[in-house]
Amino acid sequence: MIECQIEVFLNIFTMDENKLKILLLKKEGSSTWRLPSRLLKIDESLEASASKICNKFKLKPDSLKECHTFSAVNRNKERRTIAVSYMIIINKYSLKKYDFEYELFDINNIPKMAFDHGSIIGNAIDCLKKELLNLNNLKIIFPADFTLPELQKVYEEVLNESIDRRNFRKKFLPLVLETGDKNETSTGGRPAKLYRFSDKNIDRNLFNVIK
Amino acid sequence: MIECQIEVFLNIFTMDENKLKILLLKKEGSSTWRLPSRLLKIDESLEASASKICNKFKLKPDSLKECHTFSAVNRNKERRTIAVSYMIIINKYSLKKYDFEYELFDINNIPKMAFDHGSIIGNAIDCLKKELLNLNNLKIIFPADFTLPELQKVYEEVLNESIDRRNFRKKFLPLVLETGDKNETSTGGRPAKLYRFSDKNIDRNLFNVIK
DNA sequence: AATTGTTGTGTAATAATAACACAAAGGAGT
DNA sequence: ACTCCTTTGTGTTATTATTACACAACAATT
Repeated sequence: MIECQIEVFLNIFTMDENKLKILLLKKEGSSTWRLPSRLLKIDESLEASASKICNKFKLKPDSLKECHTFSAVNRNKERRTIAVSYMIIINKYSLKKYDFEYELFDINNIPKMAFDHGSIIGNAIDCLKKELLNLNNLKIIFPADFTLPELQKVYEEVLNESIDRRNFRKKFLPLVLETGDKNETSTGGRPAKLYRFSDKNIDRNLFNVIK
Repeated sequence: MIECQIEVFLNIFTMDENKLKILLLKKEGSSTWRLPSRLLKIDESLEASASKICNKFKLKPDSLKECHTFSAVNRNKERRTIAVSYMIIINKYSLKKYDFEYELFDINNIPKMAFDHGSIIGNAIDCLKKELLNLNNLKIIFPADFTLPELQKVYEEVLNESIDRRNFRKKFLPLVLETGDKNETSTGGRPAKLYRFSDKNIDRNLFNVIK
């Protein structure tokens, strides 16, 4: 029986400008950034607490996933504090105007974080990468009107290697439908065709990854 | 700031008699079984606490893996109790004689469990199956002198499908070395050759599994 | 010696992956 | 209008991996 506080952290990931990004907050006057978080109340579960963070951002708490529980004795000098970290993958356009500031950071370029939030993010990014190889999570990031080069860039970032464009298309073309339109915002070259996912599901891994 | 107790559970998995099994304890006079567990102390981390459970069994706490944190408000009627569940994969012969009783149960035949231990085990079994497809964890279960049919049975249990013996051997023969001996304990037919893993590591998944 | 149960072995058809180069579409600059 | 630059779209072939499949060898039992 111990007296302690339990923090719930939420790592909100999305795709923005062809980069995987995480949503971070900055407290007025602070020089460091922090993850959205909340203290667990006595009458709520961790999942309920994480859902309430989602509510704050008007995000649907479906597809919340637990990442890790952090319990180093000295992670908070003032009182014993255990942290449970969750992640959620969202579409960028789920984010609204809020009465507080936030910013999306490239996961390869995380700013100076408060306390141990940096290592919590590091752990969550590992979770993210595993999740992104699951087609269903990609569908959240790309509900419609994506280009195949955009999709390919996610895989290249997650797998950390470049993929041949023709071979990539060979795998994904059977899973998507052309919308008939082309990308409006120029990428400085031939505009890409827009696609959306078809309902087809696949019965195998798309990429052979060592676990 | 809440007053609560934090339980640490340890799911100890091993292979015994060609079955994946979990180690369970029974309290004197109780009709139900329970997982090895411990209450978190104010001056220890969860990992340290889980390690102490390992110590109780004289098991090396390497390769402890966090499974899930359980926090339903009503999981303990008397006081708010949060549970963090860990798993460890061990070789059966790491288990010694202890001054308490334990029993290994087939993961497909879990007895009546105390409280919500049953659902904690269910979650841990899911973790186990993911871990077992990683060759390094198999090496823990099979440090040496295993037969290929034994190995195949692990995969068949995890993947929940039968595998052609010739195709299975084609994949695994390059990873193992013959010891030169044969299985002594009769399985009622031709005795199997004994193998141990070679140091070779592989740069691909051995089985294509949907994540 | 015959029976039973289990292990060990090869080949051929099919499917997946990897490697590779050039044309087409648009934007920017002249 | 032309040229240059950047990015997208496209097909074939060689290699590798996967699947499907049947029979002989070995030990224990009767």
